[in-house]
This record gives sequence, structure tokens and C-alpha cells, in this order.
Amino acid sequence: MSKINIKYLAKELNLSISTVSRALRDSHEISGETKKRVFDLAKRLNYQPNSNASGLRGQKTKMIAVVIPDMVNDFFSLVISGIEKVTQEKGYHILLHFTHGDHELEVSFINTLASGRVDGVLLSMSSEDNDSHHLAELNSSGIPLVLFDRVSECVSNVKVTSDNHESSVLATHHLIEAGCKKIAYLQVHKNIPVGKVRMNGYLEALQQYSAQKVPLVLECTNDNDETFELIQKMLVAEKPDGVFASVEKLAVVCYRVCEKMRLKIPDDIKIISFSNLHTAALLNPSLTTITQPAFDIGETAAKELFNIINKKNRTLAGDNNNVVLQSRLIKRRSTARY
Amino acid sequence: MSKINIKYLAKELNLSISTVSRALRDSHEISGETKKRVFDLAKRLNYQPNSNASGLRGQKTKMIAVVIPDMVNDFFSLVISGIEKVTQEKGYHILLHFTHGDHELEVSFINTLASGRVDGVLLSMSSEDNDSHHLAELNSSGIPLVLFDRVSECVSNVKVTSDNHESSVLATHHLIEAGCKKIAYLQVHKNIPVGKVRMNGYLEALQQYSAQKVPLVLECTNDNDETFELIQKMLVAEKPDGVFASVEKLAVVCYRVCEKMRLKIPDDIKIISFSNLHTAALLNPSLTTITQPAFDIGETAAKELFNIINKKNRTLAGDNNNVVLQSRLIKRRSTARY
DNA sequence: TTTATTTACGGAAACGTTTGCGTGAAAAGA
DNA sequence: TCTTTTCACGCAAACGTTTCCGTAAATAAA
Repeated sequence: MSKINIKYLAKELNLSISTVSRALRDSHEISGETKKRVFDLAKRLNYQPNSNASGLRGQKTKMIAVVIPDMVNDFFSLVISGIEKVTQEKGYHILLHFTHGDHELEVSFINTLASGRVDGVLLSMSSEDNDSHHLAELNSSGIPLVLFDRVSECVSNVKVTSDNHESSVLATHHLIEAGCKKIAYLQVHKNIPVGKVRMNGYLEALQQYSAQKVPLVLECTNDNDETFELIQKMLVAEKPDGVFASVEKLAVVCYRVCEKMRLKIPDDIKIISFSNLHTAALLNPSLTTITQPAFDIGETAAKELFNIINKKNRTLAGDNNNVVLQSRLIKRRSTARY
Repeated sequence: MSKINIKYLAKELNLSISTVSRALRDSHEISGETKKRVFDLAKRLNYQPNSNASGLRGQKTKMIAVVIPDMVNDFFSLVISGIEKVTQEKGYHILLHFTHGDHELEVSFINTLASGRVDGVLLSMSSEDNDSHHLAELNSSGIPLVLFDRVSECVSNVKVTSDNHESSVLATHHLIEAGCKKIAYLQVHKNIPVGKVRMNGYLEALQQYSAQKVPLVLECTNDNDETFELIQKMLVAEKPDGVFASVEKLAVVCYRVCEKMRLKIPDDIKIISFSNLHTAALLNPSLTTITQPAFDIGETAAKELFNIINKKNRTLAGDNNNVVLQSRLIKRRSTARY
């Protein structure tokens, strides 16, 4: 066992525990000479402060929790990379937790965090949104919380999102301009704000720009095989000439369905999707995407969180506590005119 | 601030602190009636034990560290998902850390961990391998360590890997069977075992199955643009008819180069790659891959770690402490015969 | 010179748990 | 009835820090 603690250093140097502690924290109360002795020995013995002890005493754990649904798509991987860039700079660590879209898991984990395990929380919510009671409780525990992407309307915390509504309008408009007369919308997460907002963008764009009077919305599930069947049935029954996938994996499944049904993309059907797939350009055909600034979202959310942790209340967000970042529409072959 | 601690519960119930603590841990020393009173109040007040305090006292943090190079490919995302499945079951949490292939970062982080921040460590090493001194130190600190994928030969810890050598031979053989007369090998990480092992597989397969007497190895870098140039120059100069990418991202870059050079895959050149890309089947053309059991690797490594943490020394590994899982060669169009 | 201030350090409490030990009362055994 | 065991609980120490306080000595101000 590693027995090199402050007490040991103190004994070794004929100093008191408090002096060593202060020296290590570079306190002005300690003479330069003493500090140097302490630093040197600490380095020589590879002293590492016990984080539980300092966390217990000082309420500073040097850790933030990142709570996300899962990591099945490239979006969250990029977000985490962005978060990590910031935590790395700040000397912080990431406590990672997946909710798997299970609201109960989210609640129980958030509750766990309220006990002071971390200095702050970054959260992208699970599917259900009606109940944000646990977030209120976390807030009242005094632990800073920043939401990103899948946010809740019920709390007033800082939120970092992307311009889902405009992007969704833009995407739908792009399909219409490409000649689509009947556009299907593949949806999942209809209960969380981001899901609603994206669909509203689709609906509005139809009303505004298209002759298509009746929207075509397909509710998909979290099970890929099931979704495959659903999409196939829909394509057979409705024969849309455009598909707007609200999340990446639906586009992937849709590609598979089209392959099976021998539908030519983009000749028979055009596809656009919200996606951070880094292979989008290499797909067959290359996939037109609305690409969220995932890395930026993570980086921004982390910075906002540290602003709160460090009590600099200057936030990038305005009074409404919202930071909205721009997505990009990247046109590729899957929506080419012919 | 959340002030609901054991002391508060004790006062509220007219019990001593120790009794409450024991009741919460379901000790046999406490009567059923008292336990119930404690449980009920704890639940009602949403009591959450302070992890720093219990970590400090009992040396149990309910956290394991996962140290990986980064998350730019699907492999590590899947590994983490596998790990998370196990930690979820065990009620553990994941402390995530990226080394970005920087050996110094790895060392300093591992050192940090030696102070008891976590109950165990899962590590996939950064590029440099000559120095595993920090691992020895971690071992001597008594914190269980399991290595996976990018392992070191210098330590005797449990290691979970996949059959890189056989897979590499198989991949090369597959290209040869597909008719390739001149196969290039795209490599990075030449300093870590997994890199060496994979290349040896390529070299051996050439000797054994091919008329190609001189291997064609291209050293790539971590910078994609640089790698793009390198590959392009190599393709122009050497005109290979087959490419074996030792890691996923090299295959992706190679696809881009071929697109730019208007080389037809698989007609002009065939490509195979180690990869966990879930869109491999949808690429243009679909990419033949050696797919590692990434999720299994994560799951297995985590299970091995918990075996050690819980002192059940029954390991899946044999005496040599190695668990080797099978990869799969998935044949797709990028290596089709014509 | 005397007094006030600063400097540099030590003592000890506190953070919230866990756990070895002690103990009175009840139950069991003699 | 008396002794022994079991039961159910309380006391207090310990984990490694941080920090409030106190205090000698050194320095500055009077």
C-alpha cells in the first residue's frame, strides 16, 4: 500500500502536518525554503494527495459527472471529446454514466451525485421528460448542473444546444428543393424537447414550402431490427420520395432497407439525416447530413460548467441561460437532384 | 447543501451513528425493526452516503478508472459500452481518461490513481511502450490493473486482447486469394505490441502465401492530412493492388485517397482493414474488415478486474494471464475478386 | 526601549464513514 | 438460581486532508 501521505512527509521533514499541507498548496504563510524542501520530497516520493480525504474536507473532488444516454452514435463520442479537452486543461476528471434512455437510472444516478461525489454535472437527458424532479433536487444540493442537447424545459439551468428547429426546416426545405414531393420523417424520442423541436421544423417546412399537405411521420423504436421492419413497411405502403431521419442510426437502418428493397438513392428516394457520422462522405451513396457541432457542444457545456463551479457567473449564455450553436447542412449525393 | 448524513438520521431516530451505519449496511447486529426504521427514513429523506467519506475510511470508492488513448474510432466506444455493462451490474462507476497517445499523460494519470481514487484500473496503453515503470508502481500500490488491446509485455497483469496475429495472417491471405500481387501495409503504433504483432502477421503471410518478396510498409502518422499525402505518394510510386490498413482510420483515409485518384475499389485496388466501423457495410464500396470483439473485450476486461477486486482469483485467463478473444473476418466488396 | 505588526509555523478540530471494542439486558444453559 | 451466551446497540478511534486558531520569534513602528 502506498503510505506516502502528508503525515509521512511531515515526519520525514520534521515539520507539522499543517505546514506541509500549506506548503503543498503554495500558501503565502510558508517560507520559500520550506516550500522547496516539501516540494522536493513530495516529488521524490511521488506523493499523490488522497482525493477522498480532500474531497471530504474541502468539498472539491476535481471530478465532474457526464451523464448521457449511451454511446452508440458518433455524436456523444465527439461531445465527450470536447468535454475532455476542457477537463484536461482544468485538471479535472470525468465520471461517465450511461442512462440507456432509462429515466429511472437517470434519477437514481443523479441522486447519487447529490451527495458530493463530483463538483459538477453535465447531463443529456434520457427519453422521458415529464419528470425533472431529480434535477430540482440536484440543484438544491448546490451542485452545478449544465444540460446539453437533450435538455429539459422544466429547469432553469444553463443549456447548450444546437439550432435544431432551423436545421430541421433547412433539411426539409433542402429535400423539397431537390424535388421531393412526399417526404417521410423518421422519428424517435418524441417525448423530449429536441425530438419535438426537430419534428416541428419538418412540419413547418412542409406547410411553408411544400405541396405535401399531409405529413408522413414514422415512429421508430430503439430496436434496430424492429425499426427495419417499420421503415420497410412504410416505404412499401407510402412510397415516399424523400426521407428525413431525425437521428443518425435511423438513416443507417434506412440505407439497409433501401438496399434490400433495391431502391436507388438518390434516384428513387432521397435521404437526409441529423448525423455526426465521420464516414458520411464515404457511404454508398454519400449521405447528406445536418451535422451538429458535437465537439463544440461538449467543449462549451464544460466551459459553462466550470464558470459556475468557479463562481465566475459570466456565462456565454444570455439571460435565458441558453447557448445555441450552429449546425451545418452538408450536401452530398443522397439528396442529389438526380 | 444536502445535510442528510448518518449523524442526522441518528439524531432523528434517537439512535447512535454506528447503529445507523450498521443498519444501512444491513448488519446482522441490528434488529429487523431498527433496520426498517432506518431504511424507511433514509429512503424518505433520500439519504445518499458520502462517497468520499466511505472511500476514505473503507478504501472502497465504487469506481474504476478506464484509461484509453482517445475515442476517435468505434472500437473504444464499444469497449466502453462493454465495460459499462459490467460496472452497471456491480453498482460501480467509470472514471474516464484519455491519454491522447501521450505517454507522459498516461504516467501522470496512473500515478494519480495510485492514491486510492479508484478500486481498479482498466488500461489500453498509449503509443510508447518502452517504459512501464508507472504500471509497476501502480501494481505495488495494490490497486488491481487489467490491460486490454494495447497491452505491455513488461508487466504480468491480466491482459485481454484479440487474436491479432492470426487475424493479420488471415487478412493478408484473403487479399492474396483475392488476387493481389502487391500488398501495401498501412501502419501506425509500430512501438506497441499490437502494432508489431499485426505487422508480423502481414510479413509472415507474405512469405508463406505470396510471391511478393518485398514487403511494402507505409508508416503513417496521427495527422490525417499528413497520412493522406503519404498514402497518395505511396500509391503513385508503388502502385500496389492491395492495401491492408492496420487500423480503421487509415482505411477511411485510404478510401478518400482512392476517390481522389479515381482508383476503383476493388477493381484497381482492394482494401481490408482492422475495424469496428458499424457503417462498414454501407461504405462505397462496402469495406472488408477484421472486426474485433470490442464489446466483449470491454466486458471481459471488466469482469477480470472485478474478479481481482473481489479477490476471487479465478480468472478466465490461464496461467499466463492472457485472455485472447476471436476476431472475425467479414468479407465485403472492397476485396471482391473483380 | 517598548509596543505593534508581520512571519512562519504547530495544534487541533472537522469533514462523514466504518468498525473494533465494550456493555447492559435478555435468552439460554447449568 | 446462577452462569454463560447471544442480542442489540453505543462509544470512540481512524481514514488523510484542510483550515481556524494560537503563538513564538523576528521585524517594524512608536
